[in-house]
Amino acid sequence: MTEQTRPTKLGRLATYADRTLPVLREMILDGKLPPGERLNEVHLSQALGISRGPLREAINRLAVEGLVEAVTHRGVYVRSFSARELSDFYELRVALETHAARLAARYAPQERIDELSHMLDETEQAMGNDAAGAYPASPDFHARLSRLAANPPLLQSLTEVGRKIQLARARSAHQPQRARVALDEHRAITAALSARDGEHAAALLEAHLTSSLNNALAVLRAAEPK
Amino acid sequence: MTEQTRPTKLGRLATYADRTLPVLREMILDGKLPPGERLNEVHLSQALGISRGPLREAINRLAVEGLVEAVTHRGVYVRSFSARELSDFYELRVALETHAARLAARYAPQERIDELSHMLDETEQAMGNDAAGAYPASPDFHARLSRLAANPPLLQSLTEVGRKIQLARARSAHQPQRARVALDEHRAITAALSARDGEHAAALLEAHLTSSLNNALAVLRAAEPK
DNA sequence: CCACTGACAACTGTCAACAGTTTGAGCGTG
DNA sequence: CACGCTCAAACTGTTGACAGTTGTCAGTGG
Repeated sequence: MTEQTRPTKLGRLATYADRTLPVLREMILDGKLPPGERLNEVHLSQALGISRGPLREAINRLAVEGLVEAVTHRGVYVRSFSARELSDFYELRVALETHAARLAARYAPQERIDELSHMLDETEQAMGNDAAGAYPASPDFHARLSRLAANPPLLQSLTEVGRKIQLARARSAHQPQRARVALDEHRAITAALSARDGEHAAALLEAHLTSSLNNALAVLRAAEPK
Repeated sequence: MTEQTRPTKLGRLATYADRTLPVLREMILDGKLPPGERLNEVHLSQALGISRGPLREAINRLAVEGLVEAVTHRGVYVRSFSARELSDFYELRVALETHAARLAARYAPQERIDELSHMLDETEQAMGNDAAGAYPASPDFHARLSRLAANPPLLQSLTEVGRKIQLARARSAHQPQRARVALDEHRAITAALSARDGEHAAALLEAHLTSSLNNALAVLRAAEPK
């Protein structure tokens, strides 16, 4: 029984600010608060049923995470990223994730890598029929891969840059025709890990992320020619 | 004329919270607020001459940055890192900084790399006499190197992990006898950049950071045998 | 002597009101 | 008609007070 809207009395563990942060983050990443949108403290606090204090704390944390931008005396806005910034984010992600792959190739227990393979098997089976279907499990693959590095700070940084990328890509839905290609690339990366060839895994991963970036950039430019 | 303590009236640009954040950060990194210390909101706000609201905002941002840990209804404490966490931080820094070096080798203009060399020349000249002196410009070298990647998000991540490392190393002063060795390693890295050999620069940098970590770990274990 | 209970003090989380700034509409003027 | 000025509404930054929780310590009973 997991309630989430306790009218007046505070729940036992988490504080209002703690609980509001993920709500706001999801509103932004879901597009309910699109890039450029202003976050009105009064309206939002009333909508969420809390006062401005805890709301401001949650918003502040979002600002540190880089999802919103606070301008003194003028309000906070959902960040809107340029193509250049999206590229920078991907480059940062390459730095982190390729290193995670190298670490995983060296230190991850074999059974964890096998789990990755099994997950890809299941995904392939699930999508097998409609070959041009989506690939919703792709972020999950990258998250599990990053976890194999067994380095919490590294994983944390990857999570944060991942959110910024998600926001930057906003409405550029992933093209379904890349699903099959992406799956194959994930397989190759996993195979390299299994062979304990970190450099090869890193190279494959970098190529994989680069084509993902190019895909996103193409969609972006198509949406906004200038 | 840069005033910093405006008694009552708010300065034009920055807000109290904005100005308090760097003050608190410096207090922590300077050791005035040592690891494990509790940050009492009432006392701190009185000492800083502001009310609890802005102070809480500044503290919240520090929590997101990972320098303090907030425990609900129990206060926030300056974080105290284990040797394992310090290693993780260094590994993360390796991921970021080696990639920055690779990017710099590919894209940085030659004159920027030359500036690095000149800086090393001046440092050597300044320390030349007392060969066992300190090497205070070392962080500056790493900062400039990271800036050559021309990737603001990457630089930002490096800055944040750098602060955590600084806090984790707390009282483990850098051993001066490593100054000469470190300077030589910096020279080698710069030379590799100049030769546009990104892989070599990355390898040298990783070795450099690894010995820095080992040095810090040795000092830590000497201070706290168990 | 130790474990337990209950009340008190200190502190954090939250709220509502106040103060200063920005923005934009309305109005007058060149 | 365009431009600048004035002023009020809206909103953010800040403050002080209130509410709920945690930790402590004296007092009691085993």
